[in-house]
Amino acid sequence: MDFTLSEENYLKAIFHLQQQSPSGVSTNEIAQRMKTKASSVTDMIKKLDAKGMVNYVKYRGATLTENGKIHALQVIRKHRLWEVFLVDKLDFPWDEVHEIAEQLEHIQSKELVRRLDEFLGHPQYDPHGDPIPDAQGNMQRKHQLLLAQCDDGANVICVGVLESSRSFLQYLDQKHITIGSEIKVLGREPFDGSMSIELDGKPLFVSEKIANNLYVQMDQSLSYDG
Amino acid sequence: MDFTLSEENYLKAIFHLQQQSPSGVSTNEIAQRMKTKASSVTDMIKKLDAKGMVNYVKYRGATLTENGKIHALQVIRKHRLWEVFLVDKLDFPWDEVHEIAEQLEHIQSKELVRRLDEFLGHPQYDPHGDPIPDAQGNMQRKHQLLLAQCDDGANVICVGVLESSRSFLQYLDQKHITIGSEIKVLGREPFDGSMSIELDGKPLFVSEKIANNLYVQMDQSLSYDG
DNA sequence: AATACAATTTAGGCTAGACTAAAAAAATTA
DNA sequence: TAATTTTTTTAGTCTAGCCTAAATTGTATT
Repeated sequence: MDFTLSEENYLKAIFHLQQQSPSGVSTNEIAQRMKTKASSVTDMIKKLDAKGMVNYVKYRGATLTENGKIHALQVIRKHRLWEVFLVDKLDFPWDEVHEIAEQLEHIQSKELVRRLDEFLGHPQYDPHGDPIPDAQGNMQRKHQLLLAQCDDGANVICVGVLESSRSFLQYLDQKHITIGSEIKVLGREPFDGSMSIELDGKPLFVSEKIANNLYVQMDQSLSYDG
Repeated sequence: MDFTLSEENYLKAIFHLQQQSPSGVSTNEIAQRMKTKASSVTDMIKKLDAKGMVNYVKYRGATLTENGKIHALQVIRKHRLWEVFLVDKLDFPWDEVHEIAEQLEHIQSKELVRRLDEFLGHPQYDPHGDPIPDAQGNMQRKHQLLLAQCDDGANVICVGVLESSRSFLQYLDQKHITIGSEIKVLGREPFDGSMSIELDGKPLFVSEKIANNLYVQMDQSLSYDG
């Protein structure tokens, strides 16, 4: 079964939207994400339904079939592997790789993906901390804990970003917040939700919006005695 | 100026055909190479003419303009750089990289090409011995000397292939003829043009067709005293 | 339950890039 | 040069993927 570039982009979009609305993704949601019109989406989900990639019920939106999910995950796998390549091997800044990976993810060659994965040392996460599905389409659960949800005094490690817009990533670069940074929550301002933290030993203030877009993990080395 | 995948493929085809017919490439020649019909070609060269990429005269075929040539060379540059990547970094066999490079050559990002070139160590030749144009579109002349044209007794080094069809490349692999192989011409059979050679010290017979598809260079280490 | 509003689908068009068949021009042959 | 063949162009179709406008269905409100 072959897919056009457009079909693959729809599958990917539906996959991502499905995370939030597992009961069915609406035409409008897809249209908004793909920057197309609802009528175009209707056409395409009919086509994907005919190909057995989604289940489509008129006026009720679409859900991926098992095959649809597998294919979407393969595209996501390629996207994230290429991002690792661009950052680790070509030294691209992490805020510049998304657009290029959007193109590279459509290159068709199973063997290429296999060898690329091997060349990169079978990475588990992309440069933004998102998990990379394996060749069978198994993907670890995304990180769940946001910095904003941490208790005061918590010691955590930055493991990923929620939004990966260019401006957010550039902000993080500027403040030297990277994946792997050690963060200690010092306290927060009730009025605006901004947090006072210690970043790799140095004090820093971050807005609530920032804290809501940073995934963190409890720091194992400090969580038991501190 | 942006180009579609199809436009880039036409530019590339015209560039290659122009090497043989510099006075103008005919509609039929292009159609044959692109595996389309002549009428489709007429449509496209009109479009490329309007974009200033070719000069088109009705019934007289097309020639690339300076801009057209520059763009074609950039696509060829990308194709050959990706082939180097696939063979040198991902260990692909040289007969498997063409189809994948046909896809990768259309990825759009100047910066990606710059970094890829650097990552590969600014290679001058692709895995088949074809020269890689530089960022300005300058390309060395293709190798000119074919094994079939060598005098008896000549000591040469294999530097490239003319045709790079899969079956030819696999034949070379099987006989352990690689780029860099040392070849001494022992003699030839007048009847069928087949040649008797010494390959890295071992004797071998090759047909005229093989000898007509192998580019060689005089072996400098042996050409002055031998 | 009736009405109003929002979401979705249908109908019909558009463009790129292919195609076929027919017409026109160029090249070849007699 | 005239006739024939080949090449090229034109005219008209087709499909994918998008669009707008109108019609339909679902949802929310009274």
